Amino acid sequence: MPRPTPTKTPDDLPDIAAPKWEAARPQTMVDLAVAAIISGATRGVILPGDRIVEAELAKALGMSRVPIREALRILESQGVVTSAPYKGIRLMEVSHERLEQVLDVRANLEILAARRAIEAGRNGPAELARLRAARDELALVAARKDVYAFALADAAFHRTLCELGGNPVLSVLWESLARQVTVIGGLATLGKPMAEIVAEHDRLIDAFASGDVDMVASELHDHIVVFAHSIDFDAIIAERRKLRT
Amino acid sequence: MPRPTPTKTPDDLPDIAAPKWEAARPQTMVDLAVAAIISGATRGVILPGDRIVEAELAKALGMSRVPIREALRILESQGVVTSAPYKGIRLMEVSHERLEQVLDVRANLEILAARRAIEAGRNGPAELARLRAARDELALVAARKDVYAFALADAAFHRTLCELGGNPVLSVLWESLARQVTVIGGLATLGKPMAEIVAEHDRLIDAFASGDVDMVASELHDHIVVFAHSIDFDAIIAERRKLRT
DNA sequence: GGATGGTCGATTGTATACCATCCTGCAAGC
DNA sequence: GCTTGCAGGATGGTATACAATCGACCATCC
Repeated sequence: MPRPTPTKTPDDLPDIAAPKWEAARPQTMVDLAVAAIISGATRGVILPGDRIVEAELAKALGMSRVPIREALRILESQGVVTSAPYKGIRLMEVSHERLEQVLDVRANLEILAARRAIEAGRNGPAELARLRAARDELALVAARKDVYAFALADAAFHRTLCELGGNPVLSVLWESLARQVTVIGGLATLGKPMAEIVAEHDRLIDAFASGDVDMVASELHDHIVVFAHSIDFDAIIAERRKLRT
Repeated sequence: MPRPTPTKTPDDLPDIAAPKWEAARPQTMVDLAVAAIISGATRGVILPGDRIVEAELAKALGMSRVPIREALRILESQGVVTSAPYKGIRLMEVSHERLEQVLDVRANLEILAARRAIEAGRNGPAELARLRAARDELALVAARKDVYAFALADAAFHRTLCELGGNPVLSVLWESLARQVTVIGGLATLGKPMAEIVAEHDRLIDAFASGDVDMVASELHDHIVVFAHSIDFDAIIAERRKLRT
């Protein structure tokens, strides 16, 4: 066993508000497979509960079974797919209950992140600028009525909020939940106009800027819980099934 | 692509207080590898920052590289090991900061679980009995001064609390954090007598029984944050390094 | 001397072939 | 109708091979 390497990070707490270099991580087949599966799930190529066959996927993606298996393990430990030995792997089942569970935890993680950010004074101009930029992106795609991009932009906004919390552990967990929401919601036909959602983000930013944790919590809760109730699963599944042919 | 299977679970919300059958999941090599790595990490066979070489592990555990890699992917996505393509995989680095981040999130997850349990009225006699059983186990191993078993029993107690929340998504995330705590804390020489920690759990149970969410939150926070500060990393690492020879 | 560039072993990422085990669906038999 | 048994298919796993890459070492050159 080799000696441990210190791996000291000299730049441990730089200004979170302005990320800069970010070492380019080479794309491996595994990353590609993960992305492909997520993409397929959100676009309806595979529907919730569908079985995912390693060999098929390997052929479809032009790679061997090994990276596929690794990708599926990753997704399994993130709750995107479920598996039992010898019985195969299936895309996660979705249900209103499940969605509410995911969103309940997610909302609370975001509230915690916001609280820590405010406590640490990370709700100043620099941080607000990042949030506003995300909000503007949201408004932009809303104007274009691009539902898919809207979902991405929404995720980006909330991701930013989590990062401001300054707790990478929290961010990692959030990412896993966000992935599940993506799969569940996919290209969900939202229950209310996008403009209204943009407005909700505005209120959220205001609350965050004011440093009122309770108000942030309230806004977040409304924002997210309402989202949960605005989804009609049967319609979504039916639509995707048609899309797939 | 095959048709989706409903996979309806007829026993969807039985009494959480009394789990019974629990389909025996066959042990695969991957499960074994995961357990082995965790075990090795907590017992000091591998130290934080140590490189983990696939081939070595494969030989040591008597299996091929494939299941090893899958196990490592799982652990990576749970934050127990870190990896970069072609640069190998290392056991997570530990630091006080990291521990605090993990515990901050973990405490908040537990608080959320307790809140939901109380809201749902799942803090009655049946549920309290489960918690008290876990507490008694804790006292038992404390009397035997078995530090390792104590850590396990402590985890079991908090796991039970999470389960009472009735949100499996939350439980899964908690499990990932608990795993990290296990690796970080390992056989941590605790900063205070075990008897006192048992007493803290008693207070926690009382607060939970009373249904006072704020008090539960307060108890949990103290319990966990104090734990974080009672750890002397340098001592732990030094001790493990000696253990390894 | 220190920076630059190249070589080489070690390790990872991936492919391929193959096998044992287990699940699933279907048909025969009661 | 219900159970039993069987065949095909998928999964978990092994063994082996090879290309890509990293890291360390070494030679070179300014």
